[in-house]
Amino acid sequence: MLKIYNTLTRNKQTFVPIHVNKVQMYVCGMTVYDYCHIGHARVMVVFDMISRWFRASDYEVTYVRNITDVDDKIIQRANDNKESIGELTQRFIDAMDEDAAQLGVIRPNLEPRATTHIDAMIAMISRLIEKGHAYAADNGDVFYAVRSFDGYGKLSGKSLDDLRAGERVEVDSAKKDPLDFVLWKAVKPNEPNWDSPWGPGRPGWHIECSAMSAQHLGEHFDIHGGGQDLQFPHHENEIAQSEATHSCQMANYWMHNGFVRVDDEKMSKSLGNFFTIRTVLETYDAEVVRFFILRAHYRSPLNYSDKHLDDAKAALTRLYTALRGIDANVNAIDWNHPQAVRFKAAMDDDFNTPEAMAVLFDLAKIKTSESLSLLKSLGRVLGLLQDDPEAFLQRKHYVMNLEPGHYDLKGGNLDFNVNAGLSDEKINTMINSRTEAKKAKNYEEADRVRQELADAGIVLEDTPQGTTWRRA
RNA sequence: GGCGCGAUAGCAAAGCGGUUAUGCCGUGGCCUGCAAAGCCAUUUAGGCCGGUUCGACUCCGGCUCGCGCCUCCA
Repeated sequence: MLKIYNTLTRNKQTFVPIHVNKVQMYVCGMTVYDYCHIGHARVMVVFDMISRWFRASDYEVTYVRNITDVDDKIIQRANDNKESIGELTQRFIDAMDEDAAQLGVIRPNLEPRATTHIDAMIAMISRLIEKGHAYAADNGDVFYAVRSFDGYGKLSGKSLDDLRAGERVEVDSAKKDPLDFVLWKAVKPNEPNWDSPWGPGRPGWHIECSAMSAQHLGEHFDIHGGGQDLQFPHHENEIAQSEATHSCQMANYWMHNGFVRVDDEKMSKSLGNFFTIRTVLETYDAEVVRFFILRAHYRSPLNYSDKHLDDAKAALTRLYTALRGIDANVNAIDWNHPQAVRFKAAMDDDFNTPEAMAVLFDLAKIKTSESLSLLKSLGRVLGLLQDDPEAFLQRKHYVMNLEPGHYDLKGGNLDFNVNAGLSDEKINTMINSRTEAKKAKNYEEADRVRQELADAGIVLEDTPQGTTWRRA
């Protein structure tokens, strides 16, 4: 029995799908005007893990993750760059796809874009006006009348009377109530626009998710997810739009992943304390980053630092080391195996990946061919451990980067190596010379070679089958 | 001001009213020409104050501290 923490009820609830054995899931994706950062990586990886677990549990999953390809920041950035918003957004969609692929994120079933759903949004806004939930202002903007919807605030636990609209932002005078939010923005100079009954303009942010989720999943669907920061106002507004339009509940379960933090502060664009995925991947293996993300529960805050990634790398290395040199095939999982039972119980408990990972380490310790095969199979459920162990262990995890603040030499357990870029050929040549020295009992020379390689970040391991190596 | 979340060993991070979480790091040992890996052993817990209970890290209350949302943000 799968239980999910539902933000709407603030409780863990047994998951009951609307349609037997099917899951419809809508997740708010990215606004594509820049490279994705680690916070975005967390959303992608977390909901990828969730969709994988549903599939492993024999659900037929329809996973929709939208792309916001028109908004203020996109328009501004495109104007700054003197290019069209289409050129700008396509470039960053491509970058996002690359980042996601590296992180082992399976593509969602559908990735609808706002700009190709303008008609559906206009239709929805029209219905909201007809039903008395929205109004067109004199300036051509259309607003949602927040107080026309009884349930406003039910997701975020806010009360309209307690919200302090305009305390930090100037209130738009065209609004009847300061808390009303925009559904349609009248065109301004140098902005892309579409025709509408209210004149040329473009959609507000929230309406795209209401329109696209209804079009692709229906008016009532199972799960709606996204980052915690979208809970209010974005998701609250989506509910107001969708439920007022359709007169039925929008989503049964609302899921929100926790923030990535830096020095105990939220990682965000506005604070400027973010690390892009591609920057991090210059230093750390993508699977290490995925492992790092899944090592914490998805609702908990996740502190980002090089030290934590080093720790994740060491832990993942242990699992790959266990898988080394054996035929661990990915087989159909025997869900009656005691460790598989534990794993399933953990995942069924609101996707408790830290507990599920503890099972992985226990399997690595048991170290029978059966347990290692199960380790690899369960790893696949999490999108981990599918690489060839030697390939993982010999990959260049580190590159030279001694810029201040980039690497904590005191906290890290691994030092940077200037010569980490030794070629495989060079390494093998040195290993061969050491082997010769060993044969001649010239241990002094053998140890000299070992030390030289160690200084370059290469660890040698003598086994009955010969000498193998890995990168520290 | 309103609303919400959290506080676990050196670091990270879970479950659980009584029985080893797990990983990294540290220490001792086995193994090894020396190592590495692995294995065995081992040191470090549950913010503070009360309450409930035979028994609380786990439930309840208060306090302190940290964080988040109330504005675009994953």
